Amino acid sequence: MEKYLSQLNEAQLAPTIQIDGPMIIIAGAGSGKTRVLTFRIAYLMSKGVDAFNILALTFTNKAAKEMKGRIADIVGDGEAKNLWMGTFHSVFAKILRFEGHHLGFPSNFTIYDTQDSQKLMGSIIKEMGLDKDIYKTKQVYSRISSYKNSLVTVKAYYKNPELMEADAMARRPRMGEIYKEYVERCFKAGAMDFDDLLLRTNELLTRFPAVLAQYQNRFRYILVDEYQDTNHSQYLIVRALADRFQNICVVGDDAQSIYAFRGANISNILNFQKDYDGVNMYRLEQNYRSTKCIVGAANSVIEHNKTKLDKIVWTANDEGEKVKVHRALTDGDEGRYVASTIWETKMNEQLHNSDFAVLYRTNAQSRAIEDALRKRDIPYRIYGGLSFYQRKEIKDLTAYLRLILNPSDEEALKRVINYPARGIGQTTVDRLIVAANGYGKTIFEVLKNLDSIDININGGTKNKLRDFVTLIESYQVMNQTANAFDLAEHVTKTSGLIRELNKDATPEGVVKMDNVQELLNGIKDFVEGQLELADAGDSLAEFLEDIALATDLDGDKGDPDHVALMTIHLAKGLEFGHVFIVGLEEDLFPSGMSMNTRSELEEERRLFYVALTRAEKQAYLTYTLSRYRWGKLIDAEPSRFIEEIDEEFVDIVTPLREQRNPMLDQSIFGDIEPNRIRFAKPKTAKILRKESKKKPEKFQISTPKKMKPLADTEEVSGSFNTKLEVGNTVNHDRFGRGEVMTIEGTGADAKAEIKFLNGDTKKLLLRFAKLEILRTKQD
DNA sequence: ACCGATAAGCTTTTT
DNA sequence: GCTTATCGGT
Repeated sequence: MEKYLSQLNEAQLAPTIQIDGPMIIIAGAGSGKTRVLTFRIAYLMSKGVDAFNILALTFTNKAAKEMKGRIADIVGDGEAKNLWMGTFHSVFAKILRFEGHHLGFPSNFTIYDTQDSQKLMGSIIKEMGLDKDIYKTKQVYSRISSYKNSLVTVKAYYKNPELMEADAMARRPRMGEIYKEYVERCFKAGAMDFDDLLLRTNELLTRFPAVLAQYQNRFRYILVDEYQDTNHSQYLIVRALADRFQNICVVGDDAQSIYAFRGANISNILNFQKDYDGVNMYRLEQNYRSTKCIVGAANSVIEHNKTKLDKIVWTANDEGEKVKVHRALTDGDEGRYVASTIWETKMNEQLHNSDFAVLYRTNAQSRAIEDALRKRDIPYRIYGGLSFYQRKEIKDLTAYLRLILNPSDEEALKRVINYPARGIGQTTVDRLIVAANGYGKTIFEVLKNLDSIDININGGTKNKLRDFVTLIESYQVMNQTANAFDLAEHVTKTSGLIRELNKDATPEGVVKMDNVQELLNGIKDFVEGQLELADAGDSLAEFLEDIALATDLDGDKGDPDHVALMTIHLAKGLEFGHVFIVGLEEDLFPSGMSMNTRSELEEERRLFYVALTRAEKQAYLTYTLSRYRWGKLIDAEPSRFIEEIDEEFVDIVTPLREQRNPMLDQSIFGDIEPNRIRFAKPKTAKILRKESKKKPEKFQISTPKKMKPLADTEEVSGSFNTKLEVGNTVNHDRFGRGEVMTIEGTGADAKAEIKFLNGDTKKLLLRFAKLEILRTKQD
């Protein structure tokens, strides 16, 4: 242990070796907080603290896994195994499996993901006969989610006139009823949504003092990472558990709080010292990650925030290169700049793809970057977005598995009762729901008792429903003896899922099939991994829980040498040699939806701070003059954040005059000097309405030659498809191969009629369609 | 009940 | 631009 402690600096050592009592570590970006946390846990164990008595809460499962691995390296596998480490959601889901019966939940409760929750709310709104344009599912969902995160139960809601009035003002006076019905339906379905995992844990710990005492006694040492991102519900859980022994260590950085939008409360960290007696506060201010320029740039940005703790992050590292700012014409151009810069830097400095990351504000921005990297043959991976487990084909299969385990699971049942199609339509399902609600039973119970229940369903349909019940029950029998993999494979084959997917021979259909296969492989790996564990429980249940709480960051498959593409939120806690932060434009970053209040804007600024501090050696910022959004070309103005960086740390590179598009120069820069940039004052970008149709034409078709020196890739978008001729064989990402039948129109309006191999004939706008010419007539 | 065509929504971030 | 929901026809 001594050997490890000697690797720490003074500031890091002090919190590492404080064993008892409450403490807070304010850790600047890149200051080695993960190292302090891991060493501290190892140190506790070396001083005789039982691993069973330690609880460490992290932000992602990946972080937990990594930390556990590093601790195992120090104290040995056997010891580290007993540590309880994971995200709030996964740790308390496990506890609720044991203790949920106190609250009336079965141990095999389902975890509803956002999709499930929203579908359920949607159907409740419909059942209540409310106007779906006023009661928008997403808004209702986020409203209810925020109630839950602030511990406002249905009861508490009805006692809170302010909340009720706010909803009434928003023309949604029946929110309370929806909330009540939603909670009841989840309860009946034996399901908890993400927020319930925390809310119900709170309920458990408050209503059952014996249970609370048991876990207080067990978790004598509690560590919480990323404390600035905890919400009220999480805060209360931690406080309840730590109350007895007060051995609580929280780590965080107020400057990196970026989850207020989902209820994270920055005052949790700001007020920690008031919550416990005799708090020791430690500060880690030396940054080991980044160059002086990057640290300086980041510091100068965060200076603009009012709400923050005093902290001076500094570094002894080299000066490094200044932060480079690049202006691009469009999002496509921005992508090409990123790709060519990566290409050149990689060559000049002998770097790997994995030394680079591209960070953006919204997932939608990934496409342009992707296209450019693909053209350059640079391997990349997109993190986040629609995760594997949220894809339709995967959810279909897991819905069967969920239903086997928990037949009350309403969302799972609705998903598979007629998929693959077995002649049970919407009308039938609606009647089943009405009957279930009327009798106070679950839908599955209604299905099992069709004869003794008064329901308007004809005999033929009743038979189909009985067949469905028999099918599910046969799976349930199998589940008692077979392992999760054998069962899942059996389900795929016998439910008709395979047959359904086989029908679809399009490229996307094949991908779906591959995905299902990948899921089966995943289950197999999981089952085999569990064989090694002595205390392995119900493998199917555990697998389903894992995937419900999995994040896309977990499990990094494929070629590890790739450029990473992700949102800034996802990048928190990670580091890369060279980081591109793209789309630094007003209305995008800061987001147009978050610049109305000071606190929202400050959160955006912290987000920018997080992005900058991911870089070790070099940060690049890019913005465009116009960008496609919602299929329209929209004028953009540089983000205010660019000018907030102290000028001694930035290098604003602007393209030469000849390479710029004169039309755009006029509209945005007027007659200002070419090397001076006019920065945006807080105001939103204007949407080009009438011009939007014309601009892309002039912009992409008629000026590619002038732009050539700037766009140093082979293809300038737009010029590509003008080579298209009747008779060409082409490939389309979505429709597959096809033959060009006719071409009509010119320039931006050029269309081609293409007969695809799957029999479809489609007319596509060449301006947008991504067609790859496979063969020309002459060949 | 199923299929295709049309329309609406979308793009703020996630456990 | 894309993806999903809805509508209308069979």
